[in-house]
Amino acid sequence: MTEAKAPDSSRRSERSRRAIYDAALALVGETGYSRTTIEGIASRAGVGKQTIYRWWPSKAAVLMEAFLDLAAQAAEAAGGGPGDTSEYAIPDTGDLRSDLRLVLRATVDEMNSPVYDAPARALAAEGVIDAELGAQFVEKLLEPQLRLYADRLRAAEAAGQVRAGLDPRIALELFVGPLTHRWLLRTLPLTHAYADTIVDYAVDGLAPRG
Amino acid sequence: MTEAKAPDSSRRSERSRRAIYDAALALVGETGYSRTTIEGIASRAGVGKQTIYRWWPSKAAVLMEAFLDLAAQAAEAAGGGPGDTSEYAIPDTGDLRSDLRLVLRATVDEMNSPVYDAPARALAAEGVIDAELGAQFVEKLLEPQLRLYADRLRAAEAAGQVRAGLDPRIALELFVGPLTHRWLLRTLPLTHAYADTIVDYAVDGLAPRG
Amino acid sequence: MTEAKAPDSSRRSERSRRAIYDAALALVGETGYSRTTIEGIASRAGVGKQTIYRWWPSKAAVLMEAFLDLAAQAAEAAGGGPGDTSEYAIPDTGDLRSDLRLVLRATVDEMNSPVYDAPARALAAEGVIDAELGAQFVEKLLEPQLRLYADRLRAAEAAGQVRAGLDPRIALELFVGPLTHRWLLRTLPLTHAYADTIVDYAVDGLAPRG
Amino acid sequence: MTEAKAPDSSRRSERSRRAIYDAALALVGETGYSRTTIEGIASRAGVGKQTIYRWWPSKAAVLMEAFLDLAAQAAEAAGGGPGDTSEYAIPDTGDLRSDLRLVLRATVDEMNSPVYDAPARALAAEGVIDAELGAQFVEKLLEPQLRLYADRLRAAEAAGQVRAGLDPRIALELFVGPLTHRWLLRTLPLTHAYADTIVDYAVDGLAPRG
DNA sequence: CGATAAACGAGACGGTACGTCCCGTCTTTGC
DNA sequence: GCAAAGACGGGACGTACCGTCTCGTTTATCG
Repeated sequence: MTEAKAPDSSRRSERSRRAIYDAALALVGETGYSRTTIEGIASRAGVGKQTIYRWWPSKAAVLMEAFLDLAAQAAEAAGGGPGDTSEYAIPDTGDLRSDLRLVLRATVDEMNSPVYDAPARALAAEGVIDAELGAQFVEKLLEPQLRLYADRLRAAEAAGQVRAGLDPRIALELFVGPLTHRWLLRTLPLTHAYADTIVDYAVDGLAPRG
Repeated sequence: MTEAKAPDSSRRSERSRRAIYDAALALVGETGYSRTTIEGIASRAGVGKQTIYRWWPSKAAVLMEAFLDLAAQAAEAAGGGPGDTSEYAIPDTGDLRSDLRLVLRATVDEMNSPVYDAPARALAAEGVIDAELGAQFVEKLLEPQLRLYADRLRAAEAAGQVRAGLDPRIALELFVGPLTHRWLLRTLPLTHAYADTIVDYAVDGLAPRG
Repeated sequence: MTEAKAPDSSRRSERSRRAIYDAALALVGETGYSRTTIEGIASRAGVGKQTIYRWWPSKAAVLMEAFLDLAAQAAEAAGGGPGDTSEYAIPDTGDLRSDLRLVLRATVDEMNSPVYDAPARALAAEGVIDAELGAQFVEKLLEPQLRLYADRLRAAEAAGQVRAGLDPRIALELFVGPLTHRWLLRTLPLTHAYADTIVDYAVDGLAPRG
Repeated sequence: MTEAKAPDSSRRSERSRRAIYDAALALVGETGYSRTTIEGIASRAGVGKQTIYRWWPSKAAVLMEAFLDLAAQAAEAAGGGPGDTSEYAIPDTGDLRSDLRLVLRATVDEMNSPVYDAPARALAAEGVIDAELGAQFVEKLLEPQLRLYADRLRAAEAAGQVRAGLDPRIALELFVGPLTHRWLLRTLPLTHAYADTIVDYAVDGLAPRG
């Protein structure tokens, strides 16, 4: 038994989708997540409410897709083109410490950028409470990035830059955990210097045993 | 310059306050934060809505106080009595690694306990979006704990268990960052084994340089 | 210059309108006007509150329309059909006294009928305080009736049954004034005998001068 | 078994009573009856709410007493002194028509005076809906006046100015009914000319037959 | 003349209803 | 023939007052 009312996605209006993404991101940025309403998005996008309810199950889902689209667009603009993901791998110059510094500094910059901060924060918060949405957030946004860390750490292990037998899924959290902590909880400022220090402490912790 | 309409807190009904705390925590635990309403709390507590609005500015503020009260009660029950905070200091047996394991395992247990998880998660999420509430969350709930880590790390530095010149406010994030990350984002299970591994990696990273 | 947010009345739900009329009249009859609430009407009508606020500015306005509808329905049932107002003219048998007795007795019966009394009284009272509503009450409910009196009195003047030069807009108040006085203020019982006496005194007062 | 909590009226604060009267009349005049609240009266009078609830059962009762007090004060100022009611009798110059013109013109003036209009209208309206209050309104405010009309009409009957056997309780309504009608329902302006015409028509109606 | 009890101001309390904002569904209409 | 427009039943918001109930503080007899 299939879905009773599965909409025909081939007939979907691209123009409406774009307008909805733009409106959602703008409203979240301007007025905050909780004051952003589906009616508000529809109105700003010049779209009927039903057009939103037809394609997304919730406000959070709209924002999730809008943010993924934003990220994809940014990546396309930065990288070689659509679908090319090789560019995002963490560089491997042989110097683990400086490679990670580069990546963590970039992450800090992103977290400090208002364009990314507002929607990402809203999604993260919503995911903290709504486990299903949280799973999507992790899978679609976080996991791809974490995999890059794991890959780089495995390469480092092979090159003897970190101790053998190390669990890369845990090790990477020494880097992303502290940054995420400061970002979400705003305990202290998120700076390049902070990122560098985290890298220093963590890489030492993962170093081969003498 | 005082508030124009500050209610007289000496006339405040203790019975109502307790009932509101209980109702708020119960509802958040049972139905989740977003489905918890001020009307629902008032109704369950057998209290007029105005009694809530008179003393708290928002649903989040109610839950914050309720949770602080819960934590205070738990502390009082566990410790030697009210106001006695010495009990919460991280032990200093001379073995930093095992001292931290103990604390991080306890933290993992707390994060896995439904009684703490639901309200704490709700507050953390709300604080992620609302900076003012986030500041309160950090100041009243997180900061006291972080200070304990900083103290223990300073003692460790003095004892030569970690490298000299280390910044304790950053170093402690090697421990709490990863745990918080897994707790809030639910990337992978939060276990004692995980806590132990984090301690291992991080303590190595902070070890005196050879 | 049109209203900024005028709802589209062509999309209006006839079913809801009817249900609201019925609920409003029933509640006013059962519990009285001041204990009748918009929430109560909405609930009894199985309707959202907003559906009431969308189409009426106040409780009194709802009741006014409900009562007008009731009167229109009653008229339609009694008379030859919708829009036929000729039936309501005061009869002209040549005997002014008996013609007016007939009408005033019918008015007394109406004022004593619970179905009409409760809402009419509520509207009259509200109109006494709220001038705008009062104007509507007069224009839509009272004025049509007063015109019939004025017409009959003009015919009587032409037939020499009352003195020439008499002001019909004042003369009619000799009849409706006393009845309304007793109805609204409940000074003494409203009976057919009372109506007859009023007609006697008043017709004598308007009689041609000897 | 006596009343459980009858307050001791000998200890009653005269100052509070006066302040409450003033506040009630002022608020009804300024903002209208329905927007006048007991809290508002208490606040404006510098009085606790309980002081009002202790002595009056309802907002309408407060206003009733306040208005009676106002009328008593006005009477005292106008007449020879407190308790002297003889002054209010309708004059008997032997000319019924001109005696009544005098009184009805004075009544018209009162109805057109804002100071009397607002509270009297509010009380009348409330009395239209609340039968108990209406009875008080009639008994304390209206009835004394109506008795004066009845007395004058009886004197007129004795003097052969009106037909014998006339019912004064009905006859007086030919005068007060029309005036009250125009006052409460605002159908047409209330003027001296109107009062004169009513007197003319009505006195003719009551004239001796023959 | 000082004790004492009631009335007083103040206002917190459990409630009800207000009028508004959105929710998610359903219906109509205009392009 | 789709999608914008938006009316609908519903739920919660935050506010205003209701009438009741303490709180200290006058106040004003009586013991």
